[in-house]
Amino acid sequence: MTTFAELGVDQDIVEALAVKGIVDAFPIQEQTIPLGLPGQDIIGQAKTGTGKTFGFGIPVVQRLGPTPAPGVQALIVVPTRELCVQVYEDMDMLTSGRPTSVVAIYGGKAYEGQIDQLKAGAQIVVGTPGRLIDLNNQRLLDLSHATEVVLDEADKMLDLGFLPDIEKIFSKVPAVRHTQLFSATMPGPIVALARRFMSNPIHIRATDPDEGLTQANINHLVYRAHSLDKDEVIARILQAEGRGKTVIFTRTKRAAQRLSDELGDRGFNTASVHGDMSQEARERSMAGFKAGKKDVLIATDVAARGIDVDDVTHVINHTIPDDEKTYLHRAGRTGRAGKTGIAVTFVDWEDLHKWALINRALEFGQPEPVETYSSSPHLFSDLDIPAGTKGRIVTAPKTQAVRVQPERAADAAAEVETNGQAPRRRRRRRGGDAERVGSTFEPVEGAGSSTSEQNGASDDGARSTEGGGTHDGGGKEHHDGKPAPRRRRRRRGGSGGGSAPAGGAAVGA
DNA sequence: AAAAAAG
Repeated sequence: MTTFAELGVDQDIVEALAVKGIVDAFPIQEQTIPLGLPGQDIIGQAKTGTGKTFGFGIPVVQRLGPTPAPGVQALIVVPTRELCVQVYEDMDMLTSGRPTSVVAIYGGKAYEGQIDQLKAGAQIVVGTPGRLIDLNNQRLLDLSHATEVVLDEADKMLDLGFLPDIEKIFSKVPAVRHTQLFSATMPGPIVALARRFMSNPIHIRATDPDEGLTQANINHLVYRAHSLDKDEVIARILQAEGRGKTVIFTRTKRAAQRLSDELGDRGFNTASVHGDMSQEARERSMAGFKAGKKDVLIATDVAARGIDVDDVTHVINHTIPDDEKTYLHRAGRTGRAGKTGIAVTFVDWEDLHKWALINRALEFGQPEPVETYSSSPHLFSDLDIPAGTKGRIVTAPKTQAVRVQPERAADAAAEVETNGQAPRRRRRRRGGDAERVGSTFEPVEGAGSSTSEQNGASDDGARSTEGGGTHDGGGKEHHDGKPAPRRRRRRRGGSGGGSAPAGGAAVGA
């Protein structure tokens, strides 16, 4: 481990980091900070949650000097408003020991405060493309002296949706400048495109060549969902022992809102964030989730990239993402800064081809998603990562799934309605729902063991598969009829284990 | 095709 001081980081920044408990530099920081400080153009690539922001942020702050003159000298461009706020906060922290000031420029907010801060002489601007261009057009944001330029989530900023804006922004900053592009994912064609905006960039990949493509601290579970059953399965995951915060991703804004309402009705402490919400509501959701007042965040891909929240133990893909890059970024909301996490993905029938693509691209070596049943919640409470399976697929444990008894499901639902805050609306077709929960399932015998064998057979032997199947196969207390959660119930700390009968056969790739 | 990003 290298300390920041050893990398040439100024004392005031070292102290600002120390206040946050950050002492040792991560590999991407060790590699990019010494290059960024003297002004080397960098394409920085490192897995999710491994410290990229400070990798570019520290050199930006130091290159402006200890007491910079007023005026925008650094520009950091990000793809979403929430990430803008987060990166702003990081940069504000880094500059807390010096007069350098930072401003966040993004849409959905009043212009006034942002303009005031620019007029007051902010030196570092963190912004989203639309508002940056807007203020630049209004001659309220002068970018002609921004000699430090960063694209965070660079591959996203350079994709078709953003590229015209980015080209516009690059046309407004000095031709002679220091340019840094960072992301966890950098496809070859994007790297080639990126070079147009850089001079002699060096491409840093802070990854162990022996590692897979996925983040080692995250385990992955993939299931083919019974669509009528998905809400129920997700509700069961949310009752897993040892669960900390959870982020659930949907494909559309409408689905995010519906699921948020549904899980809220079931008594979970939910927040949501998507583009149909007011910016105020979006920020309230994020703040509540970060602070722990809410422990379930339902989001579109607006939250897929960059968002850093402590103690997210589960990521759930309610709908499978479109490609492997989005998969990595979504899953990367957990397993950050060395912590462990689990990513559960549901694949609808019509999306099986998407799974095939992701499976191949990420080298999971999982031929078919496993069937899922809401009656087997223990499938989803595995936070322990068995040796030899890091960052790989983990499949169902060899336990027998048990069907939810309709009457008990109804009891659980009734309990939700009678405790604490009333649901926003009554569940529809209460009895019918409960009936359906029981009747949707196919026979479940061997749900665990057969899938494990199936997956084991897919192992090509390249990776060790030891360490799986170490669990008790019991966990009867979780098999069915577990009451719906009470409001404010907290499940904190620990990494699975305990009463969670998690575990399972691990599959190499 | 969806989501994001100005209003």
